[in-house]
Amino acid sequence: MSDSTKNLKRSSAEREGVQVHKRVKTDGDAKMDTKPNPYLAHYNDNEVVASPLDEFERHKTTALQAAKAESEDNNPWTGKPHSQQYFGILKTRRDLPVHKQRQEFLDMYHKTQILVFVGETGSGKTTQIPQYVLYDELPHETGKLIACTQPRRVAAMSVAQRVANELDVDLGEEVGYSIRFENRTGPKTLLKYMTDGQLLREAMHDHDMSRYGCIILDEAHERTLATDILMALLKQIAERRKDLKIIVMSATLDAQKFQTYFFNAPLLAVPGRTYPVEIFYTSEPERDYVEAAVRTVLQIHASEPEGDILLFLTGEEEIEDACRRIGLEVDEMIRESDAGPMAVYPLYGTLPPHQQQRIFDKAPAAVRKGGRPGRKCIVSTNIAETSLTIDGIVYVVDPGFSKQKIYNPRTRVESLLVSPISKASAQQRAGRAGRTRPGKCFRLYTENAFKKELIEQTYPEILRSNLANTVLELKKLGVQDLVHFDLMDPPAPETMMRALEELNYLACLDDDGELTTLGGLASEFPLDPALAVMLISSPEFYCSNEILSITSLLSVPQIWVRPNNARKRADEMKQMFAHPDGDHLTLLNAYHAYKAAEQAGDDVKKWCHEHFLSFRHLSSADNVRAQLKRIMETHDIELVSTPFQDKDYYTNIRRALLAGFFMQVAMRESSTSKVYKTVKDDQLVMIHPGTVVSTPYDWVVYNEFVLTTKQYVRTVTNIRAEWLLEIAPTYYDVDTFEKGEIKSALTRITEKIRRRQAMKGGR
DNA sequence: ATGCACGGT
Repeated sequence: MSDSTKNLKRSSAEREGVQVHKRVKTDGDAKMDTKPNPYLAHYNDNEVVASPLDEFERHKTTALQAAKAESEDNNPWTGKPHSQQYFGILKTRRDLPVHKQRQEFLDMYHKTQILVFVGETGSGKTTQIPQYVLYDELPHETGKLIACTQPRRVAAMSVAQRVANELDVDLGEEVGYSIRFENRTGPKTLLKYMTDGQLLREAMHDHDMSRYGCIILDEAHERTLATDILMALLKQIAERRKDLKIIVMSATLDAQKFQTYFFNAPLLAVPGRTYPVEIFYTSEPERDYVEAAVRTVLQIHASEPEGDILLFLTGEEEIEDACRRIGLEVDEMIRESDAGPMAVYPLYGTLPPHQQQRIFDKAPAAVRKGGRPGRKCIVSTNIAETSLTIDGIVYVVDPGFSKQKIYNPRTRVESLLVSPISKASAQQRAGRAGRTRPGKCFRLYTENAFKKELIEQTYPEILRSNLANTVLELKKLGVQDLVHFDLMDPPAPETMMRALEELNYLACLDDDGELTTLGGLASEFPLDPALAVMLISSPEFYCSNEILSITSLLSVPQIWVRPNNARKRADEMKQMFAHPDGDHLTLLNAYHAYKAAEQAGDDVKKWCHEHFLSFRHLSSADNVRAQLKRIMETHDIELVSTPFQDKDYYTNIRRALLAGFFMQVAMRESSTSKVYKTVKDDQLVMIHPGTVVSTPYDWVVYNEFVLTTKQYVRTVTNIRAEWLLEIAPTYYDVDTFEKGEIKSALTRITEKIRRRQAMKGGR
C-alpha cells in the first residue's frame, strides 16, 4: 500500500462515525466490536488497513479509479499482496471487448435502476460485469451482496472459480457460488454466482431479496422458467426497493423486448469476439435429414481443409446410428481414396461424464507420415448449442431440428416432439464454427425455409410446460394475483386454469385459490406438487421412510440399465428385484438391495454393474433422499415404517402412493384387454413394456405418461379402486364423472361398500 | 413388444 493513498479520505460510513472493518460480515447480522481491548491488540486481525477502496464513493466511482485500485501491489479486497499470476490475468482481462466500455457502463449504471446489457459470445460479460459492479457497489460497506444468476450449475461453478482467480481471492471467500447440494459462500462473500432456480428458492423466504444490492440475470435470452419468473418478480421488487439495482444480460439482438418489458430500461451493447462463419444452404429441401447429414459430413471430410466437424441431431438413438454410419463410410474412404482418419464421437446429456469428456480429445494424426491430416467429428444434441463449448470446431452441419418439450393442457401431458428450430437457434449453432478461426456452416434446408418458415425465437419454456409447480411457487412467493402477474410471455389461460385445478385437488390451494398449510409445506420441497403431497401424507400410512425412498428414486433418471447387447440379461436381473404388485415396489426393492450391498462393504460400483443398475443415478437418489429428509425433519414430518413382517407393509405403501397420485390412475378397458383408460381424461394407454407387472390388474396408479410410438404409462403399481374412494373422495365423487365404463365401475364399488357398511351396522 | 432434447429446486 503506497503512503500517498493512505487515509486520503475516509469512507462515507466512517465519516458518519461508524467503525467499519475492512472486511465486514455480509450476512446482515455482523456485530461491530464496541471497544478494542488494548491487551488483545496482537490478536486483532481486523486492524484497519487503508485500502484504495476507502476513497470510493458508492455509485460515483470511475473506471480509472477502479483500474488504479486493481493495479495496486496489495489486493484491495483482502489487503494481501497480489500473486504473480494476478497481473498476467489482469492483462488478458483488459484485452476483452467489454473492458473498453467500462466507463460507459458505469455512467449508465449510476443513472438507472434497471439496465439491459447485450454482449455477444466472447465479450467477457459474465466474468467482467459483476466485477465492475463490485468496484462500484462496495458490498463490504453496505453488507448487501451482488448476485449473478446462471441457468446451469456447471456455469455457476466454473465462472465463480474463474472470477475468484481474476480477483486473486479464494473461491468461497469474497467470491462464491450457490447451487443445489452445494453452497460455497461464507461470511466474507461479496459476489455470488448461483443458478436461477436457487435464487428463486431463496426468494420464497425473503420476498424482497433483501440480502442483495444488485442482481444480475445472465443468459436471460435462454428464457428458462426460473429466469422468466425472476424477471417478473424483480419488476415488482424494483418498485418496492429503490435501492436495488438490476442488470439483465442477454446474448441476442432481441434486446428491445427486454427494454420494453423493464420500463424502457437503457441498453448497453458490447461487440463479441468471434470469427466470420460462411453459411451454405441446400437448393432443395432434404427428405431424410439424417441421411443428408451423414452425406454432408463425408463431403466435408473429402474436400474441405483441416478442421473439426460438429453435427447437430435430435436424440441418442439417431446420434448413435449416425456415428456408426459415418464410421463405416470413413473406413471405406480411407481404403479407397486415401482419406485422412476421423474420430467420431457421440454427445448427449445421458452419456456418462467420462464418455462426454472424449469430445475434448485431440483430432487423430495422419495415418502415415505425409498422409492427409485427421479430424474429429462430434455428433451432438442441443447440449453443444449452449451448455458445452468445444474449441477447434470449423464446420457445423445443421439439419434444423431438435426435440422440444410441448404441453397439452387438455390432457395434462408433457411430451417431446422433433420440431424445426428457431432462427436464433440456427444462428447460435452456426456461431459454434467461428470460435477459433473463420468457419463454415452447412444448413440442410433452403434459404427460403430459413427466412420464411423458422420462427424468430424458440418459445419460452413457460409456454411449453405444466405449470402446477410454478403456480405453487408463485403462491409461496407471495404473488396474490396470478392473472395480473406481469410475465414477459403470459401462458395460455387454460394452462393456468389446469394448474390451479390440479393444486386445488391436491389440497395445496383452497377453493379461493389461497395457499393452504399443506400447500405451504409442499412448496418447501424441491419436488412436483403430487410427489410433495405424497411425501407429506406418508406418515398417515405408516411408511414415510419407504415413500421418501420412492420419491427420491422417482426424482432421478431411470436407475435401470439396459445395454443393447445385453438386454435379455438385464431384464432377467431386473426380475430379481421384481415385486408382483408393481414398479414402485420394484424400485424400492432395488434401492434396498443397493443399500444392503453398501452396508456389507461391497464394491458398490461393481455391484451395480453386475446387477444392471445405474450407480450414478442410485447415488444421486441417495443425495436427493438426504436433502428431502432434512426438509422433513425441519418441519417435523415423522419418519416411520410398518414392520417388514407385517402383512400390510406393501399395502400401506401402495395406498400412500395414491395420496399424491390419485389423479394418475387408469382402469383396464375390459377383462380381456391390455388397453387402459385414464381416469377423467379418458386417454387410451398401454402399460409401458419395461414394467415388471405381468398379471394385468384392473386398476393401476402410474408415475408418468409417455407419448412415443404409442401412448404409454410408465412405472405403474396395482391398486384397489376402494382405496380411491377412501383416500381421494372429492376427486372420486361419482357424480362428477362422465358416463362410461369408469363411472359404472366406481358406482358398483360405491354400492358394494355401502352394502358392506350396512351389514356391519345391522349386526 | 420398450425412444429422456436440455436444464433447475
